[in-house]
Amino acid sequence: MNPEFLDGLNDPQKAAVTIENGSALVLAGAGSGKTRVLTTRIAWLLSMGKASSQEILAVTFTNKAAKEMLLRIGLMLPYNLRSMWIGTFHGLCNRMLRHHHEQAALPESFQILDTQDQLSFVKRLMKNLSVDTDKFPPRQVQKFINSAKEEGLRYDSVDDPNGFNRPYIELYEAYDIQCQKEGVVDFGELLLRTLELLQRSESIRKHYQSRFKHILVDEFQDTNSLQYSWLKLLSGRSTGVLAVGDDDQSIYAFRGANVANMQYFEKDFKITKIIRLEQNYRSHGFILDAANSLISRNTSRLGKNLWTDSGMGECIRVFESPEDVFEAAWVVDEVKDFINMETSPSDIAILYRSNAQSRILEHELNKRNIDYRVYGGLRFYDRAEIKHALAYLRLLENQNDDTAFMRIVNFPSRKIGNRSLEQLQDVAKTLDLSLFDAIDNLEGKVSLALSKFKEMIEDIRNEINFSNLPETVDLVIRRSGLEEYYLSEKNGSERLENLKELVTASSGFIAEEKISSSIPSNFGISRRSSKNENIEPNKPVTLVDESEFDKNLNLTPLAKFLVNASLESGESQAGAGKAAVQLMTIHSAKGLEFDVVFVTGLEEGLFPHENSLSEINGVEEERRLMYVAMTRAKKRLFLSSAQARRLHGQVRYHQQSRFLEEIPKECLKKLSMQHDTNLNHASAFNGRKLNVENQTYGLTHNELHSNFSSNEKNSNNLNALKVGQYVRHQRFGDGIVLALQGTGSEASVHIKFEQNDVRCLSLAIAKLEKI
DNA sequence: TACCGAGTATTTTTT
DNA sequence: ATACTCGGTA
Repeated sequence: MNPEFLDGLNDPQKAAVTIENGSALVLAGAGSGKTRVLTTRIAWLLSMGKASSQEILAVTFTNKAAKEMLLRIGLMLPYNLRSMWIGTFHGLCNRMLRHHHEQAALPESFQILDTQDQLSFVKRLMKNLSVDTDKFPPRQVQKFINSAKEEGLRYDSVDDPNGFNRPYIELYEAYDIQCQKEGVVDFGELLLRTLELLQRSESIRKHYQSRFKHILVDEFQDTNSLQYSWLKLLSGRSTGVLAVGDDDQSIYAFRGANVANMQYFEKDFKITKIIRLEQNYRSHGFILDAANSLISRNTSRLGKNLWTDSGMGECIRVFESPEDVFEAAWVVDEVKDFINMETSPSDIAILYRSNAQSRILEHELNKRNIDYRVYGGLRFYDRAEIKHALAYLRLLENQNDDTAFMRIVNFPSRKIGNRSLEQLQDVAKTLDLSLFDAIDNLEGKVSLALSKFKEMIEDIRNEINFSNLPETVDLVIRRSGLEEYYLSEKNGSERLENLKELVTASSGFIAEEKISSSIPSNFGISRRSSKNENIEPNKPVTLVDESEFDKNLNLTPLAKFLVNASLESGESQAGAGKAAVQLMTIHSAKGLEFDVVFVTGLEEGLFPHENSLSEINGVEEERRLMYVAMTRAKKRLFLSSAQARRLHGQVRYHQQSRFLEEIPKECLKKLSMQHDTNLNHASAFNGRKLNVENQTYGLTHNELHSNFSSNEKNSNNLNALKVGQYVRHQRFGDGIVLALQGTGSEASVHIKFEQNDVRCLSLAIAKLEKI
């Protein structure tokens, strides 16, 4: 008897859901029902009695994906799913390490360094060791450490054939020692430490291997070598691993993701037949054709071709704007049209390559009173004031946390300057103490301000003995001086609001904890936990019912809250739930779908990003990113670019992205600004009539605007020139315009000539001919 | 010794 | 635009 949720699945989907034994690799194209396959398989396993909820491990990359999975399984089955191990790689490793913290040589309440913390950690370490930060930029060191960990390498196993890495390796060693002293771990350490734990302890390994009968991996193409080894180690003889992925959507190579894992998986897990999901249920024909055609330019692919039976739909609209502000105006104008035509704002997404691009779009949306929601960017827990408050809390929880100490020792200002802190660091280093503990060993008057600080922290610690978590958070905000500080700051009110929000978040956290730990662990149909309990009667590791998992930890609510804050860096932002236009980077759009999608900033240098041009296979990864962007769209897709864009406070000029060339013309409909303005978009440009031929570039913002309203200025040949225009120079030959700058007699133009050199020529002098 | 202002470098994407 | 460093001043 197959449960009804198999109905409506196509054949390959059904095959993936009902694999009986062994492992499988599912090559799931964009929009081919990947999540549905994963969740239906879990529901199928449970309801058919093939596995109990405790025998299933499902791993994703983002908290969002994990939550989505839980939600969808919850819709199919009325069980308590909390006991199931569904989570991110980092979340699950965190869970294991807490559980086996002794064997992993970690304090029970170890805290997690995020990327920012890690960088300041590295800086502090290097200063302590007097390493020249000009020769070895902290960022490089951080990257070195992280990539080593991503490959599963400790400092003593990093390859160093020519001795070039020696200083980095030494720093890596010192870094790990210091982390251990302070009782903190970074993201990579979570995974590496868990892997080593599994490698080292046969009993723990065997325990998990026999426990997890089914492992399901989402976005398998994004796994790095460390995660792959972890999966291999976790799966025992009788474990079936279902890996679902799409090599065309591999967009995280920059952080160590290794698509080759798909090939390794085929071999290591003895996959006889790859299941291909090629029917796309998401996008209309034009969108799919365009995406297929684009991605076919990539050389290394496992190969598949998506098809749909939902009709061709509308052409993709392409809009080239002279300036970023007009691009934004055009996008928002179109958005407004859709909203007027009763498209829900939440079905509309505006995507961009990098977070910095969101600002201008937000501005325009604000101006036109359209609700929107920005994902990513500065997350709640990344805000400075929140990090400050959390640092106080972290120091209270663990006084060895030097990162937290340094962050707040003089914030708000307590007249503790660099000199005092250097002395403190010296003492701490000599006596091998944490900074906090070293305060008592300081001599002379320098120690006064520091002693007072220490006293304050200890006072707070005494006080919070009698308060619950929200009270603690509130108390810290007041007693630390943060409240006072932000009250007196000009822009402090918003920050104060955020701090209040943190108190609210903490009480929400407590409430959630209470609810989930009060649910009895009863899984109805196929509970088979008794079987597990006998696996290793003589071994110290015993299976703990997951609903009891948290109870078995001695973590204070504060410690739990802090872990939660660093692991889920504030996915839930204010304004959720409301119908709002969705703004996000393409990376964070992966896995999502929308009726209407705008991909903005399609410019060479921006997308593909200039940094990618010098990386091996960089452009291919960018192309996959474009593929991901395009395949988010169900019904309508819009692509836009701007010739001039303000970036890092400067105006930069770009040509259109090569990706636009790589889409078949038949799928596209190109719009020009003039065309649009004259039709129905005049409003976006404040009623100004724009004539594309008369535009001038390279002017300052204000000049540009004044020129738009009155186009009589600039009668020189700057008028006729445009970025990307081919020109001929008597002496230098043919070239292409890269940028224009200045006005009047000051006007100059950057041209790249055929001999490959770029020259800056004065327009008043140089005779240029358009070709 | 601390603070303030000027000058300089910096930015892809995320757990 | 923003974060961070450096040097001069209080």
